[in-house]
Amino acid sequence: MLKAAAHCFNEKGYSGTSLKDVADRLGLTDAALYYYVRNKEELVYRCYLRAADVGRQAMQRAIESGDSGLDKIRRYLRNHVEAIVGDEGPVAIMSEIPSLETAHRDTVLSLSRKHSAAFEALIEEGISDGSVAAVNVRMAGNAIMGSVNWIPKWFHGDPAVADQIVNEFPEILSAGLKPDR
Amino acid sequence: MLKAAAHCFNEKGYSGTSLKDVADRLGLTDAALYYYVRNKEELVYRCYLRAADVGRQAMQRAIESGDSGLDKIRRYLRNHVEAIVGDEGPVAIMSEIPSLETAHRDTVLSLSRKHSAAFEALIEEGISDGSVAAVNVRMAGNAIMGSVNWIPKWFHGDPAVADQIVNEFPEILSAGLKPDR
DNA sequence: AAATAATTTTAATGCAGATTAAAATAATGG
DNA sequence: CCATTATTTTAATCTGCATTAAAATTATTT
Repeated sequence: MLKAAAHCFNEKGYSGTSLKDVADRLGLTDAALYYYVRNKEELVYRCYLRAADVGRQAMQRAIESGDSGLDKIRRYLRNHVEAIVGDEGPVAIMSEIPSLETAHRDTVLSLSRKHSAAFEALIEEGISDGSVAAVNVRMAGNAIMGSVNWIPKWFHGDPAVADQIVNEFPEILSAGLKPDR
Repeated sequence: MLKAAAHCFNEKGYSGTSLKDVADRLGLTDAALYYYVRNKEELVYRCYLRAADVGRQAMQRAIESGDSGLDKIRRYLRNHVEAIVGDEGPVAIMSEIPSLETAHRDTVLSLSRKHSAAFEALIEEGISDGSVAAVNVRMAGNAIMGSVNWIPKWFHGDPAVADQIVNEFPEILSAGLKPDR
């Protein structure tokens, strides 16, 4: 259900998708969705929670298996885009956090900030160990994460394109961080 | 009006913003907006047209003034982000093209593809003149443009941050394109 | 200052879509 | 099989907002 919803939300936005849109993708009636979620807002909320978790897992595995900061960054990027364009996808773009009700918004914002912080920490680790140039950490983080976040806007499931994304993105996005230029 | 609308759309999405939201920002009544646009859809449409034009201008000036492919890419990026975070902003994120009515959608999609093609042409020019590495042009283009498109999601008008974006983004985003690594 | 045009508001109208309650169907366990 | 629980549907209701028409206001022109 969360994948069906993510697909719709990514395409037409939160308010732009009706529960019927989501239900249709599942071969159900809109009213049936209320068996699983209290309301529409909770549906987006859970999509966002899943999106955050997908990112968190990608990050965690990278931290566990990588060596240098740059290597961890590359691994994280590969893990994350792999999830986004692979079987885990579609993953919801967290583009309408302001539309969430307060408690949910706070939770999602907290997870989102935690993820950004973790990514920035990798950049800093890279700067410390010499694998990354002395960039503006915050800006580099925003630049790279923006690129990842935007993928669902133009990726529509073509497996050949998915391969290119997985193979090219980590390198393209991390290349700008390399020192010695 | 288009700036007020862009602000709202970027924050809450197309369907998520009511005409009253936009009107409030202008100190007007929602009904007053109908003096300027036929309906809400035309409002987004014109926001998207403006967004496309801002990008087009940034591109055009870069092509006219730059020398190598990489130089033109850098100039374009600077021009565009400068517009997005500067007085031209906020510029609407073209994230809900599917919600436009057919004719408008076709127009916007055409402009959008033209812009992507122009950017990819710069990359190819750079590869030809040796200023850019032999990257996957399509993927590099998507990666970089995604990063730019995402800016309005996290930039909220702080002038200090605007400066950082203008000064750092062009370099961060184009650094990955440099040859010889 | 009258006359005309430009803009905005007030006050409906109408509908799409979220939500709900009750009924119907399907699945599961004893 | 029966009983119970899980899932889905049907059929209303309710509401927020887009949209409209007419009236009111403001600006411009002559």
